[in-house]
Amino acid sequence: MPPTRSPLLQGTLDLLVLKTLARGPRHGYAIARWIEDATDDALRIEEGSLYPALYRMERRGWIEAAWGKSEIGQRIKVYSLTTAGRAQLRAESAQWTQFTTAVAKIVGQP
Amino acid sequence: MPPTRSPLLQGTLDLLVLKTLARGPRHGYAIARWIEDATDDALRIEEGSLYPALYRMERRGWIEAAWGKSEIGQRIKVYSLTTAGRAQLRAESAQWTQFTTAVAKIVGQP
DNA sequence: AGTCGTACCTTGACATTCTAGGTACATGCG
DNA sequence: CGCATGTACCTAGAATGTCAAGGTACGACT
Repeated sequence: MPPTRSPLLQGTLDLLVLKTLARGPRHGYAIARWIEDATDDALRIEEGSLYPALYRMERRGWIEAAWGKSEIGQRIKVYSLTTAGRAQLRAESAQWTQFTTAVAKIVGQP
Repeated sequence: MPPTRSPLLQGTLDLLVLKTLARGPRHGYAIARWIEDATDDALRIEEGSLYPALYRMERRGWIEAAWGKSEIGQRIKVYSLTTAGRAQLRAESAQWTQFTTAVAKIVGQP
């Protein structure tokens, strides 16, 4: 199955990143890899979408960054969830559920 | 519960409209009303989103329009699904299912 | 030496939605 | 009658977010 194309990801990327970081701090590249792995590549996170998204979320105080080093000595920027980020995650989670439930009322019919 | 704000609708509006028209021809305003009613106002369809969307879909050959009159004599533009539209509906339906399934793998965890 | 993979970043194009306006006419109410 | 409200269509411009395509740097492997 090819990865989901088109604008469906819109507005969901934040939720995916927040949820991923809720499992513990990770650096950008690893976040993308983790999401792709966890969904068997059904979701592909482009770097051109990811990095701007991380900036946005940092600016809004949902996540914070710290420079570090990977095991093999590469410089990495490790993001972690803030308290505001955790609240945001709860809000977006609820919104997502509400939205898909509503769509299902239209789409999930014979 | 307030209607879903934010960019989640992105890419889903077409699917919702197609699915609504699959139940039979309807005019633009009625499509919006029907979606809002069927979802208990969880989904709000703005006219500024709807009409451009209808044009798009007509241009792509998924729907076609015919002028008519409402019961009370108002002029209405009635849209109906074309064969291509039916195919598009199937495709977008499948894509939606695939996408939400993938998101659930990330979000639907403890 | 060259390729691949990790890891970061940016620019510009693109698509889509929303805000906020506008027109026209019918109905109901005071 | 005058006015508000609801139906029904339309549009321009702003805002948002994603993506394609580029770039840098360095380590590991061949």
